[in-house]
Amino acid sequence: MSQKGAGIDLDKSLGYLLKEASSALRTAMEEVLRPLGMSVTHYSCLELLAQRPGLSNSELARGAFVTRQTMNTLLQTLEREGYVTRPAEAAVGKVLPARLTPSGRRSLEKATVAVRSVEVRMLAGMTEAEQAHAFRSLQSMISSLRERDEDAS
Amino acid sequence: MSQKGAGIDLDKSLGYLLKEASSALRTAMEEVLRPLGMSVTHYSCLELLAQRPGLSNSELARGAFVTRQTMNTLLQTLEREGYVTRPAEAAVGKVLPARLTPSGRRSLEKATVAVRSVEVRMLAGMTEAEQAHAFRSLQSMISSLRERDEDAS
DNA sequence: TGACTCATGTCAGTATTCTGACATACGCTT
DNA sequence: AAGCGTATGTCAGAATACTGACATGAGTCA
Repeated sequence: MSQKGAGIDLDKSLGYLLKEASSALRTAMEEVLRPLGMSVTHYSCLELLAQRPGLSNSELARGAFVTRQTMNTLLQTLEREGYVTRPAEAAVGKVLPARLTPSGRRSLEKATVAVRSVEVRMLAGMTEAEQAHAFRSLQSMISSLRERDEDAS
Repeated sequence: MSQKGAGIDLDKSLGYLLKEASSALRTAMEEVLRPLGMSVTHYSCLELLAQRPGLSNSELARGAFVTRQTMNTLLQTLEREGYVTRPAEAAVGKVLPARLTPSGRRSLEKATVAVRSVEVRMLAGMTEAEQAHAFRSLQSMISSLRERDEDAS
């Protein structure tokens, strides 16, 4: 197990563990969403729209951590299937605010319950204080990672 | 940038924050690896092999959180490019233990330095104790998420 | 021994996401 | 008014990862 010299010790790397946790969460979400015929990105888009009605394609993309092209493709599908509506043309600029249809809202309800159960399971065994601590740690990591990105651009 | 109206769980969801952190980490890694002509999966495979020489295709896949088919394709590329070697046939069973070539080891060195700098940046602003705490929290989440998966199978 | 289960390596096809490119629209500066 | 930089929506093609399927080898159990 222990290796000669250099390298990042994966067993002790917070970065690796972060990826592992994220992967486990995604897998668990996929499992509960599959019976509902919904993918994680699919769900993310709907949940975002439920909480922030009128979000544009680009804003949804940022919220779901995909490119705006990917989100656009997804939105077109969701629109065709009747879960989401967008005005035919922009009232101002090019921005097309998207909204859930009643059908979309209904479809989301079951998914939200399923996803919430996953999150509850994930946090089982952690106290409120531990959760709060983890929350702050993750926020710290995110802002530290982003600091330099913004300089670079 | 902050939300305008309706009550929002996303801003308080550890699951969402986990995804956000993981996404930020991946983006940061892609940025430093791109100049080296290396993708994150690419790097993960090499780093895994450096630390655990002789890992099989399937084991590498699990360690990099991709399917074994995906890892197989990657390994074939890395083999063709001379970074990795595998025996033509298995000594026992079907398992083909993979190893880094000197060229692969050399290529990995720069990448490791780059990735380490990202991890250091990510952890800047956190004390040792906080890092240890975060480590345990992530481990807890992972094991909680996996518990049920194993039952299901 | 033979049947069964499980894990592996790999080929093929599908799906998903990304990068590149373009036209447009807004805001700011000159 | 005109130019410039930035952001958006969208089309098209490329890259990447996935699911399905198959043959093979090891281990288990009767």
